[in-house]
Amino acid sequence: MTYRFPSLNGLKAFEAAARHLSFKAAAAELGVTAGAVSQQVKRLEMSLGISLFRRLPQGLLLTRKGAAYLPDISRAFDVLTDATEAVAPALNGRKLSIGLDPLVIERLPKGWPRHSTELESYVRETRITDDIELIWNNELDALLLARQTRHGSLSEHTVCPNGNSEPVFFITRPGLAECRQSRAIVEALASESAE
Amino acid sequence: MTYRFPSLNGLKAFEAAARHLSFKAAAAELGVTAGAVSQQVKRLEMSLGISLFRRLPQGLLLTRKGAAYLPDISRAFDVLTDATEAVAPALNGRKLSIGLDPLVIERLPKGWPRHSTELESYVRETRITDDIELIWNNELDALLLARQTRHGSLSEHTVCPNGNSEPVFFITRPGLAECRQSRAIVEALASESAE
DNA sequence: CGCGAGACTTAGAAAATCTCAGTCTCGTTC
DNA sequence: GAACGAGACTGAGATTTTCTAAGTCTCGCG
Repeated sequence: MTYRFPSLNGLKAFEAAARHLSFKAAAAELGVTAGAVSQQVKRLEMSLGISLFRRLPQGLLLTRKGAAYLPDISRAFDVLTDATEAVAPALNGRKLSIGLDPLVIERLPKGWPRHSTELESYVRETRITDDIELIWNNELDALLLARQTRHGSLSEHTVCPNGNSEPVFFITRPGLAECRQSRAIVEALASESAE
Repeated sequence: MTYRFPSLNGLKAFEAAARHLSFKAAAAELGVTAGAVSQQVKRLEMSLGISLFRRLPQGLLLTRKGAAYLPDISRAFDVLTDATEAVAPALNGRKLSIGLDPLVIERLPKGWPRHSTELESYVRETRITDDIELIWNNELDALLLARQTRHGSLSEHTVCPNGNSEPVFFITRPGLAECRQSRAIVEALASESAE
């Protein structure tokens, strides 16, 4: 079950360049320099042992093989993109679901976080629970616990709501620890005054 | 037309690990260490913001999202692999098609290269031509020219058939210059005695 | 004939990835 | 229930890959 694999970067460069028929335009789209695209495509061609482009001074032309290759590559990219979007919608703008330890609720303002208009754009739903498993199962993005807990490699953030000596613990998967949503929530927490 | 993209290395690690349900086994398949696979998968999970595996001391378990992700990733890999194999059959064992400049033929033994059993396993067909375009179009893998010629970034190898002061020029795409097939052909040429 | 556009090349910088060595957890064995 | 083994994790440093920057080349155009 071992795959023969061209490099993804090379394929990305190829796909973009083929669409634009220009390394320069492809480079702009990919956010790199034209030299990088040129190198990537050349590397890809070398690893495949075929020419994908005919380089003309006035631009690029796909060779027959290049033209034959392109549709499949685009399709594979679509599959990858769609699958990724389906399983993990872009974090950008995504709202988190948060579990609230019953013991934490008492230390927070009534109705938190829904009383805050700012947080509304970061929180999709809250649930009363302290079950850390729910994070591993992706059923929950974060958890606010009242006490330090054993957890594998989850990310933990300790916050002391303003004027309250009792800390709470903000738990997420590592990938979510540093996202804008998490930061906003932690900051909001830190500046909350306890009831 | 900008794609949201997880890293291919990460996906490869994920796919292999998911099949084996073991980082160690996946690492063996990929030819790297288990630590590398672990890091790749973790990076992927972080970039997606979800957990793909549940790590248990006795091994791995796919999360629901991981299990949902896997089939699409495998399919995309299949598409990539099949397309690549279709457009550029593995060089391994592939025979080259060679163009022979009419002027070169006179400098070579009659029937070259078919008179050599060794070369037979490297050469698929020969054609009488000196048209360098055929290489760019992938219709020819290599060209034996009688004279140095202007060519873009093609790879050129000068050979003097044994006992003959007239050189011939072996032209290929860069990617083919160093493959076993090309080396064998150049070596055979070098030790040919001219008629 | 000089210019501009776009692709190429090379060297060196920057980033991503890998290895290695050590740690941890949990089952298993005695 | 203490020692052991398997497998995963981590962090530091080495290695490899990729990118940038700057300069070159070719071609078409005025």
